Amino acid sequence: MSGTDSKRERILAAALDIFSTQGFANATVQEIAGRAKVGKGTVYTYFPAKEDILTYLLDEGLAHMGQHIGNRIRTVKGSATKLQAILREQLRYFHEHQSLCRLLAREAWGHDYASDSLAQRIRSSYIGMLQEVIEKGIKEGELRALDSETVATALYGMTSIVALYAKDLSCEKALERIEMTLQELFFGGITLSPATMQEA
Amino acid sequence: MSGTDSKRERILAAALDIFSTQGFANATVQEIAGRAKVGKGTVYTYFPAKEDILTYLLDEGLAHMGQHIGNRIRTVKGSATKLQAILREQLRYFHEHQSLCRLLAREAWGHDYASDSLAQRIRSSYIGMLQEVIEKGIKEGELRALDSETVATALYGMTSIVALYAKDLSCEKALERIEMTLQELFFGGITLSPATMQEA
Amino acid sequence: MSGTDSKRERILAAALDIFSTQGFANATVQEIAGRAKVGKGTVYTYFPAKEDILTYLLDEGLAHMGQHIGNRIRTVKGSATKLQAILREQLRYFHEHQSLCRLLAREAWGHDYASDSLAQRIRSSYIGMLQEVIEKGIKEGELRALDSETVATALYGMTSIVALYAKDLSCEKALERIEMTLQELFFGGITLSPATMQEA
Amino acid sequence: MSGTDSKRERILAAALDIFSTQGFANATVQEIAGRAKVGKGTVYTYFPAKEDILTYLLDEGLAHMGQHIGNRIRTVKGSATKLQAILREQLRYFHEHQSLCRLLAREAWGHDYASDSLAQRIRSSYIGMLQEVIEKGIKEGELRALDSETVATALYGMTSIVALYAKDLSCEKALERIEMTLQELFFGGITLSPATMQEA
DNA sequence: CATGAATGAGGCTTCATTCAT
DNA sequence: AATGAATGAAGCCTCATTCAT
Repeated sequence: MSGTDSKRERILAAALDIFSTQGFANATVQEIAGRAKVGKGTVYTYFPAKEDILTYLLDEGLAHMGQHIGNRIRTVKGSATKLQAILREQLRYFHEHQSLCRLLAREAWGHDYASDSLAQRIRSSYIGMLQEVIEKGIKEGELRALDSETVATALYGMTSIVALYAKDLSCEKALERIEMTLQELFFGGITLSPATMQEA
Repeated sequence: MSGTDSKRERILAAALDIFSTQGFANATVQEIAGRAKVGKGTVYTYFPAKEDILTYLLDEGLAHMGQHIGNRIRTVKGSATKLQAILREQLRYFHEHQSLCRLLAREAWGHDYASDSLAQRIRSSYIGMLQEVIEKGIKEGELRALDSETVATALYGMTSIVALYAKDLSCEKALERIEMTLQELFFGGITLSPATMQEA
Repeated sequence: MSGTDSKRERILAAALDIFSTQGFANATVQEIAGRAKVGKGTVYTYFPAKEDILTYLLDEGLAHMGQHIGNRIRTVKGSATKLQAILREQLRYFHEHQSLCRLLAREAWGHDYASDSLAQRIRSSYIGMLQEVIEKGIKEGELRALDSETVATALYGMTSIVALYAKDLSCEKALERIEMTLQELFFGGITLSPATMQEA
Repeated sequence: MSGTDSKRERILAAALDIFSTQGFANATVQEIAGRAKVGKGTVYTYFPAKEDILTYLLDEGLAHMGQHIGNRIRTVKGSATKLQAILREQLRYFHEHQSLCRLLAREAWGHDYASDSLAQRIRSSYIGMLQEVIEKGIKEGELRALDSETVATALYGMTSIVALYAKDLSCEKALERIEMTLQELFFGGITLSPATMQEA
């Protein structure tokens, strides 16, 4: 689990670190190479251009996130329960991968003219999945008949922004509390429903 | 509000346009000056540096948004109703000021090393306000006792991301439908509560 | 005649010097700027790219040479006499513009893939002119009926290579002697004529 | 002439191809190795540096050309006839070795500061030979008493430039016609000598 | 005030060369 | 002997900023 620490991996890790903190445009290849402990030229042995590192990180990150969360919820039955699991896993994932989360937030909106492609891809590849779960839940009568696309986007926005802002409260306790709050909010709403309220 | 519509305003408008579409780092002062129909040197008559235009836009934008929404909800009574108004106004504001919204999303996360300041400022100046309203609502028994900071952040995240992703669905109809969905979700939750639920 | 020593002219002069001695590829923009006494960036105010300086020099040089020689021979009557004048002027021109001559010799053969364009242009714009004069001379019975294109090219090759190799013998005397030799050779041939001469 | 056709020869052939079409400076060792079907490192087993390949090619080429032409004219008697043979063989050689011809044209004029050496070497090793033949011819009364150095250089310039420009007319027919033209021109001159002249 | 020509620091990228295998 | 991964020096070009007009 540590032998694959090849140069390529080191470059990617370094780039992720730097891109996510300083932004793609402010990062220099020199710095990436330095942190990865390789020569500047070596970066170009593995990636044709600086931009390609970013593209790779975003693609890979998105795919990894999708797979990771997908795996975690595969066995969960019931749409509501599944959504619950998704919210939890997504929040955790973003929390554990702050860098990716920051990268997605920062660079999603077109770093190269006409490349809203990333936003598009997030929508299609990830939000699309959420939407399906929600629609299934609605059809099966487990969830309210709200516009699924909007709800899915809202869920994504909620968790990502909260995860980003929660970076200060990085102790585990806080995360659990935050998750509970979001679950309550997302499933039950903020209103104090006169009678009862639904469970987590 | 009188005659200062000239150069300074034009520069700011041009910069907002360009920063929000291409990102701060990819924008050139040349291009800003060009779109503002002023000479490149003139930009420096009004702003000490390129970065200061961004700073000003973010500060101003944040303040304007706060004031705008503040004005709209001042007369609204009741915490829940107030929150409802906030959600509506926020969504509309972001929708009408896509550029600012994109700018906040893009540049919030530290465009210069020490400046998580922006995220901080958003939190303190805007999310703080939301938080207060929510806490008041909880105290007054109108809202559920959830962690107010998390809820406020979630509300902010929800609306901003939805507004950003909704740029395609830019017809008014869509916006109303989206707002309704978010209201339902935020106040009532996604779960199909057996009992009741409130309308927008 | 000295006031037009603008930055642009200085850059061109510097580039011509350097390109012709070191070759285009070995020249650095830094060095050009240095010799032109301008900042490195200034070069790019006047030319979009290093390559464009070369292109401009070659185009301009070719045009200038054509005009210069054209002017000198305009009033000369008779094809043979005209050719004589051309040979003289061309040799002198190359001798006085060694740099351009070297540039033409060095960079004519495709410095950018597929751009035999320069060789083509030399052929069409300059050698073409020679060819016409020769053909006219043949038609009028002043010159022998040889293949005009080959003769024109040979004339061009003769003068340019001799001018290049003659750079050591740069005293005026030598040049006159060289010219005379070429005139004799080109018009009369190397064979000791009246009496005998051999067949091909 | 036996088994050494392998790597070293392949590298030289590849380099000649590439240098002559793209120029020395634009060629990469990578590309040379690729075309020679050897590893990049292997090139350095045979040559200390990229530049040395060029040097070798030029030296070798010059020597080979000298020998080749030398062989062909060894048995020819009479200075004029010998010169005739030289012109023919030189033209043919350049035509068949376009690559070398281009290389000589491109890189002769100082690819490295102190190396007018190549031009010098061409002059001494090759043009020198022509000069001797011419001088002998003059002494023996077969040729006109023109400046032999200039004539030799002119002959060299004539044939090389014509050969280069003739690359389009690469059919054998054309070559013969070109050769004949040059022979007529060089030996008889362009002037229509009132008395006699030879036919095509 | 307004302007844009001038500048040079700084970034991305290429590529000759080395060296461990 | 043969290889190609690794490297960093070096070059082209961009662009924020200045300043003389």
